[in-house]
Amino acid sequence: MRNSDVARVMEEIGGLMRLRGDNTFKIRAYENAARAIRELDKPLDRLLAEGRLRAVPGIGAAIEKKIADYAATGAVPLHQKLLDEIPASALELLDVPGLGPRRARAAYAEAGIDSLDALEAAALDGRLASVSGFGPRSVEAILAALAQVRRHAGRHLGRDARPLAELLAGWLGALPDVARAEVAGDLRRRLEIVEEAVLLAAASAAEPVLAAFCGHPMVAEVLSHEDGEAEVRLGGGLPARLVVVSPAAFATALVRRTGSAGHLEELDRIAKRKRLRLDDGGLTGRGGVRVATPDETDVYAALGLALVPPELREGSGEVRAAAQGRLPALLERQDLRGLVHVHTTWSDGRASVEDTAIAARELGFEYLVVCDHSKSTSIAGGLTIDDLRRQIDEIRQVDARTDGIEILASSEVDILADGSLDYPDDVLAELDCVVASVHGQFRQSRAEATARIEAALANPWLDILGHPMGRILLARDGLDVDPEALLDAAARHGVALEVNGDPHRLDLDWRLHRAATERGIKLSIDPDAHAPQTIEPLLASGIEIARKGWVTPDQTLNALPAAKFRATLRRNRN
DNA sequence: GCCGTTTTCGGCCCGACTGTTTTCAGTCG
Repeated sequence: MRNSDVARVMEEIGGLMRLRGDNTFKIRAYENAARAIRELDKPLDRLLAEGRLRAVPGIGAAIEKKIADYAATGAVPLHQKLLDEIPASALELLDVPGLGPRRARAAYAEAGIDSLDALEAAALDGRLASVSGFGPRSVEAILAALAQVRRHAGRHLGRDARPLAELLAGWLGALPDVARAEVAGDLRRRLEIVEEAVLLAAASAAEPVLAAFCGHPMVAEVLSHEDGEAEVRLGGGLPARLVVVSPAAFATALVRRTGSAGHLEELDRIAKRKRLRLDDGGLTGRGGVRVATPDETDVYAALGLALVPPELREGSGEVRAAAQGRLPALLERQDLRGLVHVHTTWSDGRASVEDTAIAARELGFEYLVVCDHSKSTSIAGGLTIDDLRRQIDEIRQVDARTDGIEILASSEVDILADGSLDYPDDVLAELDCVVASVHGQFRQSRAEATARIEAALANPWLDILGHPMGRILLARDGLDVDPEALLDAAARHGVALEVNGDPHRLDLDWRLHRAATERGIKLSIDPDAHAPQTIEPLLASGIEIARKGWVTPDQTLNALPAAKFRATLRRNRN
């Protein structure tokens, strides 16, 4: 029993109940349970066996029973019953932006619309417009939203795909015939969105390994299976490709199956100059003489290059840097000294200021910058000015009685539609530091959105622009800001830009990191955590994406020690 | 369905926007 499978069942129960129009609090209970299960760091089997499931917040008697049923039979009766009433494909309707549970249910009940295809057909032939709650405008909006959903189809968050790929690579590596196995491809380059997982294995005979792979329990469907290569679809929909090569060719194949097209072109160019040939069979020199390359380092060395970290292999100057010995010394976890942008129970976080501070200290941070939401982000429990002042008092008290960590009072202040901040300047002045981000009103023209961000950056109290574009990967495009104008304004005003580590955001986009650091802009690598146990994983994904953006410790705001961090803030400059 | 030292009932994140209505429900963040 995998936690993720149980979480999916709970989520589907919630979705199907939405389509049925059940009590929303009941629905939320299932969705909360799904999230709680997903965030668990222990296997459900063990908790169940030890009778400790009920201790998990969000799991009560009813859901405990359902998990026990799943453990015993591999199914949950309520889930089966709901699927008898409503086809699973109807759950797709809930993913269409602008189509909520109510109208999705109406579309299903009144017009038999039970999939994205059926929704599109009904929108085009006029049947959807006659469903209650729909008019010409909303039909048009649904068609546009459908196009967006289709654009995201077949794309997966790196965060979701990587654990599956790593699990398979570990399993492959343990097969008796397999000498080595690694995750390659876009996942190894740490791309935020991938379309498939690529796995590479070294074995003297490919066929038995491929056959075993195709029979793995996670495989739902075999898409192709030919010479040395097989492609399958996993249970969750992610395609996975396995390439099996001889052990001697493993390192060159890993180079070739990891680099982007641009990176490989540059390697090929250098190889040609050196009269070498780089392909899946290995590295060969004049007269077809094989050059031994036990490791990737040897492949790059044969080309006169330093080993290029996988996340940099995008064909954007890294090969030249490797040739000149000028690859950047990329940011690492231990470089971070300050923990910026963590929420507490004052808004939508789950831990108190004190518990968060203790957790931050245990993780080795010198300072914590507490950022709760401001009043306009009411859904997330944004603080009124009075609340904020009370929170500042509490932070001062906790700071005074807690040794070994400094606690700075900050806020994740909402940037309103016109670019003004959600608290007046005299209130911002009471804080130690100000982070500001966009949380709403995304439908602005590029001119409006750019002016909005420029106005926010011009606020003399702003220190860090949080998730600068406001994108949600595979869900929302974010604000249509002119990136050049944003970077110029941040540089002009000396505002740092956040690299938000939430795997759904990873915002600022890594493609803009070098443009930012070249302008002298500091980046703040932030977890945007809402609970202490999520700090490390969120920071890890933030650091990964910053490394992909060539970010080094000296370009990182929160790699500074506390005193220098404070001195860098705008209010403390002269 | 979950939760609880206001504990076995009655709460459960809430305000703004938008399009469909004809005074407001649905959706979003």
